[in-house]
Amino acid sequence: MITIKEIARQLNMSTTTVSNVIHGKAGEVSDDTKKKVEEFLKKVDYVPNINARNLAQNESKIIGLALKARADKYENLIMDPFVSVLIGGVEETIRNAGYFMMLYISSDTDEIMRHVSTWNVDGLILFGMLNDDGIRVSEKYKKPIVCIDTYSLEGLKHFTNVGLDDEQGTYDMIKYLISQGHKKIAFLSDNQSGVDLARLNGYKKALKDAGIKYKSSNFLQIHPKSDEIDESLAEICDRSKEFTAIFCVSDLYAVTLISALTDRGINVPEEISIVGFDDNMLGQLHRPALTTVHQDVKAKGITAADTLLKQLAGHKTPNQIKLPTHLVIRDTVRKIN
Amino acid sequence: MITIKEIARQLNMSTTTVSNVIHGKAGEVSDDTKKKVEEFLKKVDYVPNINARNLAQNESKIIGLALKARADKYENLIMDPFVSVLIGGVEETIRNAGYFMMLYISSDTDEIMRHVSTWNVDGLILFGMLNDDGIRVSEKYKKPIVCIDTYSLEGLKHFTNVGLDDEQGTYDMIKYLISQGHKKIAFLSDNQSGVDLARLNGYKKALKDAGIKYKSSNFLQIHPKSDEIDESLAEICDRSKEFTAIFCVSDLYAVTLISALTDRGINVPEEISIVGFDDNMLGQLHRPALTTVHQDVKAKGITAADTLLKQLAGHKTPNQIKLPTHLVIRDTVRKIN
DNA sequence: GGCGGTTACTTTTGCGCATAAGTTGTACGC
DNA sequence: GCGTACAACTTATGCGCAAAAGTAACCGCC
Repeated sequence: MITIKEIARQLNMSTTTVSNVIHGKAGEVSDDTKKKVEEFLKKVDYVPNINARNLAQNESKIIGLALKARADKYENLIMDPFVSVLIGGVEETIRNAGYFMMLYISSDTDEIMRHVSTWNVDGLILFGMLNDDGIRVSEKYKKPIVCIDTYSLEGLKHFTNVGLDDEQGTYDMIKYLISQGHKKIAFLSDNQSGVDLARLNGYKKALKDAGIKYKSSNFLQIHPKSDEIDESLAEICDRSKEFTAIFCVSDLYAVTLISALTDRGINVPEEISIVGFDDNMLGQLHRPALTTVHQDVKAKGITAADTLLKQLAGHKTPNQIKLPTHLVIRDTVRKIN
Repeated sequence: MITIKEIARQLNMSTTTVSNVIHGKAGEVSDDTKKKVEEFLKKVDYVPNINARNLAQNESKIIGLALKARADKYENLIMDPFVSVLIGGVEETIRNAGYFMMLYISSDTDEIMRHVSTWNVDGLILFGMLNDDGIRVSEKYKKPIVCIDTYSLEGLKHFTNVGLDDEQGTYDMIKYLISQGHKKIAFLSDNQSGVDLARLNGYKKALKDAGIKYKSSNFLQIHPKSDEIDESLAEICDRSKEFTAIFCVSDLYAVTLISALTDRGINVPEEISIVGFDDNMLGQLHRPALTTVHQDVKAKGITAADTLLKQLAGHKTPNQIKLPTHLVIRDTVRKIN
């Protein structure tokens, strides 16, 4: 790898002159010299040593993307197609802005922090973190942080959140189900916080607006860990006659549930309607095709990266960004009277 | 961030002494001093500045994972769940070995090379590359390269390949189909090179061993680009009566095909048997559940990373590693007479 | 009792870059 | 023709670290 020093030697000038050309410091280098250097740089395909540059500048040009892995049925979060699309969106945006991405997949925030300080990472995108994790990280790390789908009022004091209008998306879907004659609608999730809580609120609101009373027994708890999922699925299937429709917080859960129902001879949507949230491949390729709430995951990644880049450039950004959703009506909802 | 220099000043000793303790240079530091330094390091939570270290050492502790994005129906490769699992396996292995992972998603090998030389990346894992890309990269980049699923005799002169025994896996599946009474078996793929060629060879061999003649018209070409996929799917469905079974080179294609067939009122497996390759979520959650060839994608990522780490440590590794596969018999194959 | 060997350090150097500070040469005003 | 201003450079310094080279004290030994 050729260095500035070597280039300067060969061109018989000082390293500062070469450096000035590289950084386009106008008025400090004559046009003649500038041209000569630029041609030479191109000829030898000069690539700056980023370690040296970062050391001198005390920056890193690195943005960290930290994914908190969860041990569940699908081993960890990374297996959901959702995740890879998100990564793709972030990577593309960051790369186009001249930054580099480092990916950490870990449930250990201490480990992430060690990584981040080792590399002097300029900014951080957190995904899959619990609210507390985000706050913990932000206390140690004094640079911009953008979280994806990790919101709470407390968290927003510490970092920017990029998410969806989860409440509205769910509201729209429940309203649609009600318009199709459904009244006994269950809500299936694995927890009642963060994103899922927002969706639960949308669910409750839609019921309320339609004059249907919310019953806590209509919250169906799924346990995603591999040693528990079959049992929780069995319980839910056993209770399926209590409902005419089930809203699932993800397409993955929706399709998983439909499989479990199908295995028990319960037909979707004839005997029960099922809807999901995400609109990914899983539901698109399923037959009957899944009725779901669409979100643009790639846009989420891009928005998160963009927001972080803006912060790095010193611009103000809103501390809460909600991307829109829309309904995708397909074939897993039956109209009833 | 505290530096060695500052630590040395506070402890009233030289930076070399501190550095020696950090690197565990036995016999060069007295036990007393060692203890004193170690306690201080822990107290101030010292993290070395990796830019400085890399600059001094001319290494980077970075392993690059380059994914070649393909523009097709699902926008790009990254959307296949396959990819995120692979990334997960690589990341975990690398992290545990004290290395860091940088991810590039790009179809531009020049861009990747620029990135790699900027960061002085210690080793490279390539996935989704064509054989030529791998060779091109290896000509410029003089450090260890491991490719995943990119094999050919020419390529193996330049880099290590980690893949499957694709021929055997396909052979086993075709043999199974034949054992179920199938004779008119089609092979569906989007190309006839690399991995797909190996699978095609396994297909041909199994036919030959069973005394069935290979007909080139039984190679079903699918065009994955978004503006072509529906048309190619329609063609394939139209010809479906010519076959009793179709072997698809991926679960994604298998499930996509089943959806297309279902939409045309053609039932699987009653009217035609479909099998896939990969054994991912898509086929597992599908009903009827997909009969397929299982591969351990995470193991692939881990093996690729392990192999590269071994090479970085100066060990010899075989230049071709084939992971085993096994059949997963589920519900998309009908026994016929 | 001078010399080699060892222990436990310190001083110095350099990795490649950015930049502050210093040095020319020259045009211009008065 | 002298001071000033400015363009177009060069020299010197430091980022934080690793490691080569240097030093000083001490020990044993022929």
